[in-house]
Amino acid sequence: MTVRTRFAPSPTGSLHIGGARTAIFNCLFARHAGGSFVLRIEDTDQTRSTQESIDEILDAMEWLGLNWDEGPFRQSERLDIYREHAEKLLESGKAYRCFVTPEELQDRRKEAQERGGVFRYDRKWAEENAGPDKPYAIRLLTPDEGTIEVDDALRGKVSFEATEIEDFVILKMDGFPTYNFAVVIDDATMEITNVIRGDDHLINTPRQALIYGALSLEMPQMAHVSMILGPDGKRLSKRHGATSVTDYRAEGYLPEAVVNYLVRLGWSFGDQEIFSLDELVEKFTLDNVGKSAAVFNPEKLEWLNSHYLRSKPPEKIAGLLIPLLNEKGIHSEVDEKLVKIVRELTQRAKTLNDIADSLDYFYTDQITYEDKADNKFFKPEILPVLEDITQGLTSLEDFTIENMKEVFERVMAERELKLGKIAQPVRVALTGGTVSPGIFEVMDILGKDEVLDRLNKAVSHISAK
RNA sequence: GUCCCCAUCGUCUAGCCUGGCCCAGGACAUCGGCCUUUCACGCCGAAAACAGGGGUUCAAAUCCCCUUGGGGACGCCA
Repeated sequence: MTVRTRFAPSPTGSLHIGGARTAIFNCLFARHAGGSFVLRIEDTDQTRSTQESIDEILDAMEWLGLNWDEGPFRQSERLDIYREHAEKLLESGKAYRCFVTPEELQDRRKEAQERGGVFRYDRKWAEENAGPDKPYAIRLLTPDEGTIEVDDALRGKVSFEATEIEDFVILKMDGFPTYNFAVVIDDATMEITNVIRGDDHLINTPRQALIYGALSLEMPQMAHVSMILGPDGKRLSKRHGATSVTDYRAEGYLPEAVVNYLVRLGWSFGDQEIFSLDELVEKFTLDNVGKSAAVFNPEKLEWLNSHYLRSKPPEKIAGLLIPLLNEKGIHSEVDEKLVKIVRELTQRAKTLNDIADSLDYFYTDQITYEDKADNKFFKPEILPVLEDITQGLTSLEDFTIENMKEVFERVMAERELKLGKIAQPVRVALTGGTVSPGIFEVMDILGKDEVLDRLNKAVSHISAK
């Protein structure tokens, strides 16, 4: 039997980090086995599902490189199928109509809660409000005793008491299936063989097992991975900050880093930390997936991102930078200059945004000096040194790094100064600040004319003090 | 409250299934040092964990039980 996995997000928001990891696991599992990866949109909540969410989720999946083989299927377009199966259950007496309104249920639930108790649906209420044209939901008739055993690939056998499970709704009054029902029907009809999903669904599994049983369908192999937690140990949510794939993309993270980070949350392969997508496909198995919850650690993601920033070809990074630069009003293209800048800045950046935010001085013709730098390095006694440097550089025919170094060394020797004493003032003159790539690299990127221009401006600035 | 799951450095984890090689390995972060032209990168080093208690065994991080802690679920949400 060929392996078929699926990812089934509900379009009620963006693609969450946890959902993304589930998607990655399912995708890798399918690829590893040479099977298929199916995408299904669980949009049975008419009030909360939106097209924008669907678009954003698909976009995020593509960005991550999680290509699906089939779909996206939408549950809202499969209503007939669910209805048909529900009718079948009705006919065989394994399900029944329930006329109790959601409102009444809600009231009873509230009531019970106020009394400090727990609400339990009672089968005998089913006929309340019954009438010829009265709307009804369909509930599954569940066993009153015994245990329901579920086999989980990660956790082994998990058993539940039948008394814990009441007759639950499978088809809502609006004709839409409930989550548990739709999942079963879809997984069965789409011939899904392996389901990898969040821990929070483990509790749903016995219900689904009951549906599989009532319909004489075979349940796929289940694997419940633990949740991703925030730093406070609570389930990761919006109040922890960025939680969606889109957020990280906007912050300048690379998809390789996000995938690499997420997959290592719960899965491991010995001591290895860095994995390419191909490598993941080759190495991913459920054997190496852990079962305890994992805390999301932004610093490690940052580290991975800076790793990929450094190891990807600068030309590629430059290309990714263009939209960010345009947004800043710096109109650039992937030219030699940008690539050189990227090659340098990539060494000291954690995100694409970091790079975009620290290259202004390469593209302005009016640099402003930081006060601290101005006061510290632009002292009168540095004036002759800067003049020497300027003069030396002016006479250079070939403005190569090698030749620049010679000029600096000559001045260093003549004035008996260490490179540090000269490089910092020059850096301030060229960049306005004290932090930048190597000074010769900066000059190389700027070019002779610009370097001379900035040096001269610094000289007159100091003279005017 | 009931039910389910989980438990190794601050964090992600290796080791656990198939006890001894583990006074517990790697990575991020932290702290030192080296390199150095600033910031980084890189390199070297340090500190840092088997939740607690009972068993089983010659021997337990590894197997069993209890406690504790954490998470999740109790919807005509998914």
